[in-house]
Amino acid sequence: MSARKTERRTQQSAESRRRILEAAAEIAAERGYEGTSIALVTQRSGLPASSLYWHFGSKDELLAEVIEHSYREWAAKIPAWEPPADGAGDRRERLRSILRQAGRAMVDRPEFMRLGLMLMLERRAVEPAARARFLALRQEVLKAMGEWWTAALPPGACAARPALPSQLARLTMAAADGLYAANGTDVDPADIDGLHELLALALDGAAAAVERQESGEG
Amino acid sequence: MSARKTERRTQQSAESRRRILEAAAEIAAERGYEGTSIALVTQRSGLPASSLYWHFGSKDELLAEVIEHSYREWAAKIPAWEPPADGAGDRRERLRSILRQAGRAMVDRPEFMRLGLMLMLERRAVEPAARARFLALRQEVLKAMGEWWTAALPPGACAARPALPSQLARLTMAAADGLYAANGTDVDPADIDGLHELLALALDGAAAAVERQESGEG
DNA sequence: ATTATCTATAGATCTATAGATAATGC
DNA sequence: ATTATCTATAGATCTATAGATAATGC
Repeated sequence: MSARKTERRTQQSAESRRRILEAAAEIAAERGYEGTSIALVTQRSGLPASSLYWHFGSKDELLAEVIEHSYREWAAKIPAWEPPADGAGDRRERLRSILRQAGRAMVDRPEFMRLGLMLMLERRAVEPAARARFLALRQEVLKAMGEWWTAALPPGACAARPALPSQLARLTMAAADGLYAANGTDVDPADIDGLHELLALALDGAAAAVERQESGEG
Repeated sequence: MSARKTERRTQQSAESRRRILEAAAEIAAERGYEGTSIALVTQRSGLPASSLYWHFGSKDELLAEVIEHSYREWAAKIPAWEPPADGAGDRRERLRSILRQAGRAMVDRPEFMRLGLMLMLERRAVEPAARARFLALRQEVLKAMGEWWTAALPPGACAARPALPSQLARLTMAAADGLYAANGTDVDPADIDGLHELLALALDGAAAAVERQESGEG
């Protein structure tokens, strides 16, 4: 009984924390870092400002947690950028397949991306914690994508041009970011899948062209 | 003498306007829409808030003018997305050449892009004028890029797949946006040129792959 | 009379905290 | 004693404007 009550209170506290995070995430995606006022978060979460400060200490730390929490939720449900098992079918077909999957994950439009990209574009003299957190997470993703490209490319191409996997990873991510930003403004959401298909074709074409260059020269 | 004084006063006024625009552009690129406070603009421009309101009427209108003015300055000095003259060399070589140029223009990092992309990512219930202005300018650019792709692709490919030029334009722009955002954070500015080269290779590869598909099916 | 700037401030909103209160642990 | 919430507010900062002043036009 005491244990159950403790549990209930712990749950209650965790639930409050979650509600604040969720409200803040929504508002930040709509209005950006500075536009996310404490007053708006208290209104949408139903909890007073003092609870917010009790749980998170500051607005900056709250938004850093928004990024982290939203990223972890998203990362848990997408296919990892794991190097494909050797010999499991045609390389180019596997490449397009995983790029298509990655594209689909982007179409989920995780809300941390919206705030994260806005912060990434900023150039403040003192960097908000939320921005640093977002950039650190991107580094993780870029690293995984780079390793994936290293495994996906034929060994010759990488030996001749060691920077290639990292370049392809950065280009993949840049295009995905750009499509995310354009989704719903320049670009009809219904067209996003097709554009990711085209992106897969493009990256595959770039990899093939570099391979041809290298084998031609080597 | 009277004419000269008038001219001087007119110049003085235009100069004040320009100083406010420039200060606001700098601050907006650093801190975003909401982070651009009137107080910061008056400090950096040296002109009082009332001058700012006299010239621009509101903060929103000021930032819309920042976008417009900065875009016009940038657009004036980059190569236009004009359809290439027929028969002027190898199609793929021309394609890479113009993409390289476009990439170089992006490397100039026009500051309106920074604020514009931040605003594009926002999802406010009431859209700021600055955002609408930015999206309208992008439409112009996208249209020009689409026409350019229509001219650059062989007629057969477009006939078989009419959406292709527009898709390639959107993908080109998305990748350029993503590289702009990554420049200086994930991506060393020294590497940006190489990534634009790789992007040109990729887009060319995608166009070629679609051509092969269409001619194979048609 | 018109244009552009100045000083000063209204009134709203911002982040953050103080201190009381309630629920549970020991 | 600890954890989490409540109400209330301090003090800074925000956008915008009122009304005086200066420079020039007519």
